Amino acid sequence: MNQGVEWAMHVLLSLAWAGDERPVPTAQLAGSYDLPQAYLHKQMQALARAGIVESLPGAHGGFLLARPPEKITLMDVVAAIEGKEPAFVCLEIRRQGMGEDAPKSAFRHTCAVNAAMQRAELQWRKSLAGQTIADVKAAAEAHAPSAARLARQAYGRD
Amino acid sequence: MNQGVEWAMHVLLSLAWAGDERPVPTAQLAGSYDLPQAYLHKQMQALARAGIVESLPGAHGGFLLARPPEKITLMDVVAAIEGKEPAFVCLEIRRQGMGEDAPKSAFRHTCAVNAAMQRAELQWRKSLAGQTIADVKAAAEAHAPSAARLARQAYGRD
DNA sequence: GCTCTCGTACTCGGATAATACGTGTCCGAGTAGCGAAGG
DNA sequence: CCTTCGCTACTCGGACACGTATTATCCGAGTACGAGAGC
Repeated sequence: MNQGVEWAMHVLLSLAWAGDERPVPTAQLAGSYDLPQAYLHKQMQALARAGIVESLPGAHGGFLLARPPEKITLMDVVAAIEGKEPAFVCLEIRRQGMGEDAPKSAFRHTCAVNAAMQRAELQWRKSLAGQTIADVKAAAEAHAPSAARLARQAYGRD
Repeated sequence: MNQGVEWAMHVLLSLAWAGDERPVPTAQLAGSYDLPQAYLHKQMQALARAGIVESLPGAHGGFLLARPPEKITLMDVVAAIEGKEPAFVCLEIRRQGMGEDAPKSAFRHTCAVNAAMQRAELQWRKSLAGQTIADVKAAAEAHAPSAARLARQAYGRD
């Protein structure tokens, strides 16, 4: 899994805490987590292309959530960073070899191996799609009530 | 996901069909699916190290299942090829930055981001652990009854 | 004093290198079967 | 004819290159604020 996924999650959490009063630039976000600013910026662009965050160019620009945290699922975030292609891709290797006398009818249905792997991956996707940034935010606040205040302080929201 | 996982699945299926009368060498397995023999051999070694297949060295040697297909879960196979480390690793980036005044008590619990991602990954693992090579074999035979016969023919089991 | 213009600083956007892991290949270690030689 | 020794062929095992994708970085495009000149 790409490192950027974790970064994106935390950044989106920070943006949720920061609110949409004014955008937060990449430099501040990177500073909050001691991340390489340039590379984080690349991930932010991916989130912007996916429509998860909105980018404001120019001075006093930055990023802010494009929609409320309740509408951003973890699946959206993973898809934005990692891409939408399934992790397991079946190259249908069963067709090759086995001699040429293998009847085509044997391959009408989906490869059973692929079906099993896709079944597992679907469970993963369902779990990710069932959790939103708002859920994670609520969980974080439940464990550490000071998190929201600290985040807002870090971005000068006082 | 590593390409080797798909190969391993199909190979294990083939080994299940071939039976444990005598081992199947890598060359035959690779020939069945038009795979690069040397690289497939590398994957077979990983399966052998994981205790999924047994390796018989020397002439007329090869590989055979170390235990019945019912006892081999897809999770075992994925773990053998990809490793047991979770796909999402939390580097605890939340600790950095945020100013030094962040109380340590805020970080006693697991990172909420990590918890959410692990929850999804657990669903994936549970699905994989709930399916065995025997299940996949049965599904393949249901769709293509000739598969078993073709496999046994390919390895000279007549 | 007010307005317009220009300049500067700041931030996003995409194009460009460095690195790590997955992919692919090779040669050495060990074993089983076969053939020949000896009894 | 039977036994034993040695040889050859075959297969696993691990160590060694290659390619691609992730990681990391830089420079250009565009915007907002502020200073200064003109009216």
